Amino acid sequence: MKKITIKSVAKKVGVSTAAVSYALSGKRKISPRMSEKIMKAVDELGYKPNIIARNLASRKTWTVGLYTSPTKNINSDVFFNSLLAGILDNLHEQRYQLHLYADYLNGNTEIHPDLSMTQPIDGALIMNPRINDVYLDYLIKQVIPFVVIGTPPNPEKMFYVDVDLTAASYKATNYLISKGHGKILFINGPPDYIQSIQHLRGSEMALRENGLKLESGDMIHIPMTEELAYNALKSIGAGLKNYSAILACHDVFSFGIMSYLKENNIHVPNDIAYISLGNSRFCRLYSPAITSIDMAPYKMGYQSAEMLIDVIEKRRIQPSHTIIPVEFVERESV
Amino acid sequence: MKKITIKSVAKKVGVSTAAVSYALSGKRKISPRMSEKIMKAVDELGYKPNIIARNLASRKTWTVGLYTSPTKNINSDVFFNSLLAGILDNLHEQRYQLHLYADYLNGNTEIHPDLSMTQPIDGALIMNPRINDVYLDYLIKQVIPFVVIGTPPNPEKMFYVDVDLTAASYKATNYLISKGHGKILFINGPPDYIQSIQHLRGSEMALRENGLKLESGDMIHIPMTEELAYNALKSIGAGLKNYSAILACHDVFSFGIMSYLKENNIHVPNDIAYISLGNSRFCRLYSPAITSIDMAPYKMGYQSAEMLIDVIEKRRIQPSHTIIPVEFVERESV
DNA sequence: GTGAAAGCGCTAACAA
DNA sequence: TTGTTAGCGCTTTCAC
Repeated sequence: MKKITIKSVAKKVGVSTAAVSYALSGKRKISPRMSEKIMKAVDELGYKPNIIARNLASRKTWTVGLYTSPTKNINSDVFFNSLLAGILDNLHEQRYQLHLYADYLNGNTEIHPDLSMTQPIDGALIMNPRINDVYLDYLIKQVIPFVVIGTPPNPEKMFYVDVDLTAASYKATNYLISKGHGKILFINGPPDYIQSIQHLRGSEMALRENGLKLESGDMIHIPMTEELAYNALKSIGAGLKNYSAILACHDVFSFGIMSYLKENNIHVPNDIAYISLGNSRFCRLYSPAITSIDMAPYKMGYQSAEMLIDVIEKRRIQPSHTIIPVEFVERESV
Repeated sequence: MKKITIKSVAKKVGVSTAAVSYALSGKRKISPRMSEKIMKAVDELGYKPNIIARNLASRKTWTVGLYTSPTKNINSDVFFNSLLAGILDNLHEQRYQLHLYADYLNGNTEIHPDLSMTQPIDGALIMNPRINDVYLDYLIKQVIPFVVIGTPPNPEKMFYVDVDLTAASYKATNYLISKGHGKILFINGPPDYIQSIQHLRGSEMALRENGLKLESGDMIHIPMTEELAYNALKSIGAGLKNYSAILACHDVFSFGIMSYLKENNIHVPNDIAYISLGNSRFCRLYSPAITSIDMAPYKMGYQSAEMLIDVIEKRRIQPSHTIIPVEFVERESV
């Protein structure tokens, strides 16, 4: 059984391969009569174009790469789901496809896939601002258009979309202050993360505007895991009594914090107030009174994909960015 | 600036393109002296092979496609995360890459991507047994190797990996019975899902062995969403008093159920026992006494990828499957 | 151990 | 409006 190529179709109809190609792509006017004959042959033979060959000849893959964090991390990160859903939805609308690249952990060191050996793509979406550097160099050198999800190290030079993290922590802090909380415990990410800095900035601003200030020990910087959030509270121990509210700067901390509070019978909001940046809805199983700020992961995904396709198709060079506003979620019904 | 191809390298060194190709792939013995010279030139020129051209010539893409459910569904499904992590980890070990295809919702109808127009792959992983049919036909016709994640409609003809769903509901039911629960409310998926049938079978078996039987109304079949689980309980209302335990056959139901219980101040395990198939750890924020069965999503992903690569590389024809045993999770620390 | 060259299957520039 | 054909960049057979 011979393979059915564009040639088979051309021969069967008695036209050139070009005619078939054009009939299929519509990139050139074809007489209706011929077009019809070609389509019929395509159907009868069950011809399917070879996408690789098409990619090679046209230098276009209709595929976008998503570079994400180590698999260990996406494992328990619901944020990732929504982000991915947003990306997929937009790409689908624009008739692009998605190729997924993840980093891997070898012991404690991250292994980044060798981009030059991966499937060719028309553009890339980069998820983790901190690890960017590895990919960024490559993408820039290879002149592959890309959009960073989150704020990159040198924002002025790049396309990126981010949620307004500074505003998020500003709002959250203000919210707590307005409820009468003067002493807030901040659980923040590692100090070398750009987002952590943004959170710090937002919170400090709100405090300052209210004549308060961040004392040493009020803001804890820890890696982004539940366990460490749990441990952090544990090591604060009785010192927690000094605080009337907790602000979790990242969703992943929530489960750890909640678990600690529950274990120690510390009630929200009676004993302590709690607010999280990121929609930790499951926390409401502990207390319905929990407020959070929706960090709009779906929108981030959707808009970053949109920006990327725009960059690709319009061949944009001039960096730009989108900052997505954040919103309160007072309480969410099922 | 001219593009650097294999020809550039060959010309620079003064050898044939074949020599460069072989030096890079190692598929043929090359004298060390020449190999060295070639590598040096590759380095100096910064030559990166064009993967599309390579794919075309070798008819191999080192890429696997994952066909998943509509984006709406992955949006809130943590199961998906672990599954994906497992797949990615295995593929990485085997030096394969992942291409992601999702279905889309247009109103209420699912839209499946036209596979013949998507990126070419060496094999496929299919996630949702119910929607399989659409893909299955195509994959079979195109002779693309694939592995189904979950139990397909006609298991004897396919490669698949699944967790032991029957055993899961059997064990869970038995567990409840052993705790003295004679009247159990089962929240199961739609009746036309293969998994739902397996759950039914497992539960019935356990009941029968204990001289009990499933009365009409004891097992509720609903689509896989939180909302509907919530609504289901709501419409049962006071009738819930007739049951001393709830068994959720799928993780997604948990949040809905928990929310209902909390809102109505029904306590676990004092008022009612609860067990879920799928590790709904956040439920423990409502009650630490909640037991669940780990449905091993990571393993499923990992093993399905493993099987697929095996099928691809060994060109297996004879269908086979792997059933992953399930385990209890009595309580999970943070 | 090495080179020449014929593909891989399609696109698109050029010619008619 | 249609056909011819030279690429796209690499792999691999065949000949030396």
